[in-house]
Amino acid sequence: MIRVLLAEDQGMMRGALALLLDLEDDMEVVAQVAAGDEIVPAALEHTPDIALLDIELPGRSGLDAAAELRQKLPGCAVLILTTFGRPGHLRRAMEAGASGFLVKDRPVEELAVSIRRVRDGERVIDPALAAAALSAGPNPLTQREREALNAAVDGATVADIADRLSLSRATVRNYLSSAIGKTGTRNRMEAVREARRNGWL
Amino acid sequence: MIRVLLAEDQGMMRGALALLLDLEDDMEVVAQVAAGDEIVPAALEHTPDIALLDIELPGRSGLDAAAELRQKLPGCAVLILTTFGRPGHLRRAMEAGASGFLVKDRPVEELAVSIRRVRDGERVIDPALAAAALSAGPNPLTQREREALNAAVDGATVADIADRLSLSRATVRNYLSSAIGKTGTRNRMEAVREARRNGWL
DNA sequence: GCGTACCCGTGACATTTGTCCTGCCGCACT
DNA sequence: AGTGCGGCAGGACAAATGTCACGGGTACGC
Repeated sequence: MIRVLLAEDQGMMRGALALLLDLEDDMEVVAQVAAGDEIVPAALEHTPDIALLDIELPGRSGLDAAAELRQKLPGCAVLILTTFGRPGHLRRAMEAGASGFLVKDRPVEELAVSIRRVRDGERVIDPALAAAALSAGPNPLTQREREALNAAVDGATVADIADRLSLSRATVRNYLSSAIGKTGTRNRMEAVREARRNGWL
Repeated sequence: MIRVLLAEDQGMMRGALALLLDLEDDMEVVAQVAAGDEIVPAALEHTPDIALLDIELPGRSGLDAAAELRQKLPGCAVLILTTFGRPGHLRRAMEAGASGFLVKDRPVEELAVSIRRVRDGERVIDPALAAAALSAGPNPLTQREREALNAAVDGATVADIADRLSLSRATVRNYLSSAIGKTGTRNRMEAVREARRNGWL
């Protein structure tokens, strides 16, 4: 019996996946959480064999939780299940010790299959995505550039960002300009989009 | 037997929902589509009793398709199933003749229940969302203001937008400025966010 | 007919944004 | 000891953005 922990914020998706996995006669969903910061506590309590984690979660990123989970509960394999196939996300997932990376676009049938393959020690990664991650190269943005871009997503002005990061406005503009240069874009919004697309944020 | 058409772009979600609905002994998924422009043709071919439509779809909006569907196949009720509870979307759904409006945040169990209630002629709407839609008032943006905002989402410059809409740059700036004023925001990005939040785009 | 709302445009203006150059500091690597 | 990189900041400048005041045109309702 494969014991599964399920982390997914959208109630309908979470419920549907849980029902489906419970239908498989060699699987059992032992814990369901909707927020990133509930993952590790729930895993420690229920000691699942496999953690099925979304990335975009309230409270804490699934990638973040995955890293801690691998440390505190090495017996539990991590399978990332996410909406977008961002090269940077795949890279970070592998660095965090994940055993697999699935995108929600694929048919449901693959899910149970992938879980079993992970249980058998295999790694499950979409070949096309793996190629994209290798060709895209590592994240070129520095910590501060990421923070500046992240603070700029919702239309904040330079002054807003400077306040939030406790920096000078000149410094913020330098970071943004640098990020725009590195992403090969024309303004901060394009830079945000490009960085997001690559999973650099 | 309730015959259901399912329109949802995310493969895993679509497959999971289809499996779940097929498990109900009074329901049958007779057609599945992944794009908005496949909805009407598929419905005309399979004549379902209920169309379960996502809003954000490639090719064509689910709301758009819903309006045509109600005209060409009045016997088929429309149930909108969407990620975000935007007041403007609810309003447009009602104007298009939808019988219900569900957000994907709710537990799966509600789905089958809602479908049966719609079949019985009831209307299914989250009360909190209905209140929000009423208090938000109608869409204040004109057609052109919407187009300008939509063209500005990905960081396009005024020149880009002007080219795409075949307008003068000065005109585009006026539309954007007007939209910024109507949304009570400080720049185009905040305006886009606010308009999106309300379902005005 | 008149008012109103939308469409489209121009010109002027202040502000914001993006770029480039300069400088200082600390840290790591050689 | 020197080099490079990242963090941090300031100044100067051109370009983009947002605002405002002003036109003209069409359509619709009263």
